[in-house]
Amino acid sequence: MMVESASETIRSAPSGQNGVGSLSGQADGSSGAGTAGAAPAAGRDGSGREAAAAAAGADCNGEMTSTELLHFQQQQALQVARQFLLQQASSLNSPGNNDGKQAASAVQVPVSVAMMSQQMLTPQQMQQILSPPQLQALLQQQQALMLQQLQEYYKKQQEQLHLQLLTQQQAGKQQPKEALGNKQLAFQQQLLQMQQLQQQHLLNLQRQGLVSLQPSQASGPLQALPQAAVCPTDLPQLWKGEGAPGQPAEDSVRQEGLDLASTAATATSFASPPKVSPPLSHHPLPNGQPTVLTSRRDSSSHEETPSSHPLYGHGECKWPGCETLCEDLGQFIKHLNTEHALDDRSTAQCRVQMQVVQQLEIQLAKESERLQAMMAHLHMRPSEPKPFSQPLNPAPGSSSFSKVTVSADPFPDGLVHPPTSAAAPVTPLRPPGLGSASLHSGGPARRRSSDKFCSPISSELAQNHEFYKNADVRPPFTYASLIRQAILETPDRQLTLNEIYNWFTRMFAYFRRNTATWKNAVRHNLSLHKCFVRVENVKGAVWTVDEREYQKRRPPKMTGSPTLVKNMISGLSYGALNASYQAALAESSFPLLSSPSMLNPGSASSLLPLGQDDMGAPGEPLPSNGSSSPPRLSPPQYSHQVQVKEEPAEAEEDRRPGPPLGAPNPSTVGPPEDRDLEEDLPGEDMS
DNA sequence: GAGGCCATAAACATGC
DNA sequence: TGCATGTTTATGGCCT
Repeated sequence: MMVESASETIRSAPSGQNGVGSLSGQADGSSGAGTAGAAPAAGRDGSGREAAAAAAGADCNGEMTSTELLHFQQQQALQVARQFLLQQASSLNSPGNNDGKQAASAVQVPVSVAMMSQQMLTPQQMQQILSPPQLQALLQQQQALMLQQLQEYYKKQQEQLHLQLLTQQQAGKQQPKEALGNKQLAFQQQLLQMQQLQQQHLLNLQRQGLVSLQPSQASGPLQALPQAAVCPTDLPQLWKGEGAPGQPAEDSVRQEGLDLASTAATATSFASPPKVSPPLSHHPLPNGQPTVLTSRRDSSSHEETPSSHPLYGHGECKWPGCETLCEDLGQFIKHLNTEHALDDRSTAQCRVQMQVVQQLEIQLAKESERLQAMMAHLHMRPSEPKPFSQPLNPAPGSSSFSKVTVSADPFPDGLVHPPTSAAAPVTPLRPPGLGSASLHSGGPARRRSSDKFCSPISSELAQNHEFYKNADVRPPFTYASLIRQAILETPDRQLTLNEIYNWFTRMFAYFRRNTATWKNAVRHNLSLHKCFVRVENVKGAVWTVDEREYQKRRPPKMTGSPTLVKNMISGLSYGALNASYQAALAESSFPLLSSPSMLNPGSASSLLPLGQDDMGAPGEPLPSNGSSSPPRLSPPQYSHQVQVKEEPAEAEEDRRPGPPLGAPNPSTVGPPEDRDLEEDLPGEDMS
């Protein structure tokens, strides 16, 4: 048989080597599709046979790459597994065997013997032949041996690398440090790749049904692991023990590898709870957290930070779904070690968290891409230094926004660092000035300041419509502003309560939950504010906006004081308004602020319409947003909003402009966009 | 500290 | 009766 020759090569090569490779059973589905004699395609990039052969040869001179090694290991493992199963199959044919005996022999099968045999079975055949306990035992055996061998390989690689480093250093440091760092990075990447492949192989076993684990659970987070785990800032820590030969770095590396392996190992044992494989016993971490992310952190510092822990905050355990109260860090550590030790449950939770992180990363990538497109469309320079994220940390003086800006670090645990380059700003996840307090916050999230002075609701909605629509974040506007916006977006400036509800839920993902709360608030606002007028209409009671009252309820307080101006700027920035918008505002609004007609409360009130058709809207005479500089709309439009209570005005519809120019999403942003751009700033925000 | 604005909660009334 | 709608009151937080 063709495979035999290759198998011979494979068999003979590794056994005498450093013990690497033999039991990492590659049971990939693709390879499983082949017959017993077909060499499995080990790994992703290359023929398993060739890789194994190459690895076998390369390993002799210490030049084997991690990928090759993995291929080789997988090849070996599959051989062993097949051979073992062949033996099992033959023993099954003998009449005296029973299951218990098979299981016992499965556990007892010597790897060395198995390695010397030919592989003849596919994983499917294995599954058919063996009972679950046998498979479990086989897997555990494979994993245990694999872990040991991997550990040795890590050690060897580490020693080699250190030797190289020392050699290079002694050579007069001819190579710049960057080169060393690159080597380290490369090696780290190799290790991670190995871990990934290792996980992949284990998961492939799972995927084939050898053990019970959802493929979706298995594949997603683990594939993302290296990306998530490789934090450039963390890499040096892995190697900072360079002077002390290998110990910290090696430990770190080994821990990582073992962590991953142990994670997979325990994950594979979900179906039955056998004891974990021996290598896990010397897991140095206090809490046994299975993630690479945390384990590296822990291993680098080796002790919990005396004052904080990423899983500890506000006196409670931040482990997902735990929230156990801990008085101090010590108690928390105890709790962590007892309740969240390395076990199946913690591993599963960790996997879920991995998946969460991965989803967030995917979402971040998408949103970043969208932002780039938006910025490109708006002729903004993508490379300019994050116009949104910076304002998230307002100046200490901007007290008005200190509450809502909150932390600018969306990843307080520091475990996952999304790209923060200009190509991928983090702001799309929290655009319109939504601090973390606003995110998923059930409590009050007062956005009065931004609503009042800064952000024109319509323009911001236009800019961030998609975000609000999809992200479960509280819009930075008051209920009154939102209700008004909803009403003004309609052709006839009137909405039923239910339609207002629908607008809220349609426009904001946030309002798709806690409906009782916000609906009550909507009704409360409708009733409370005189600016909302209930009108009995043909289709029942509808609500309209009395712009005059709406403007009246905001007494002009803008005195042009530096504080207010500063707040306004902060709010605009904070409101995720882009640089161009801020610039436009600086051009348009500041002159207004300095304008006596705007700064004087009395004169400001004079701008308000008096309820007559010929009266302009409050902000109408004023240029609002310099950037958009919308075409001036005729004043009667505003007065009509008040009159609409009596007659819904067909003429209004006729005059209604088309899709707003500045609205990225004309389908959802209503026609009054342009007008609101005018009226919001001078009226709502600056009155 | 007072007053205003706002969010939230709740009680109550009314109509379908 | 249950629900939707509408009104009113109370409370607390935040800001000026």
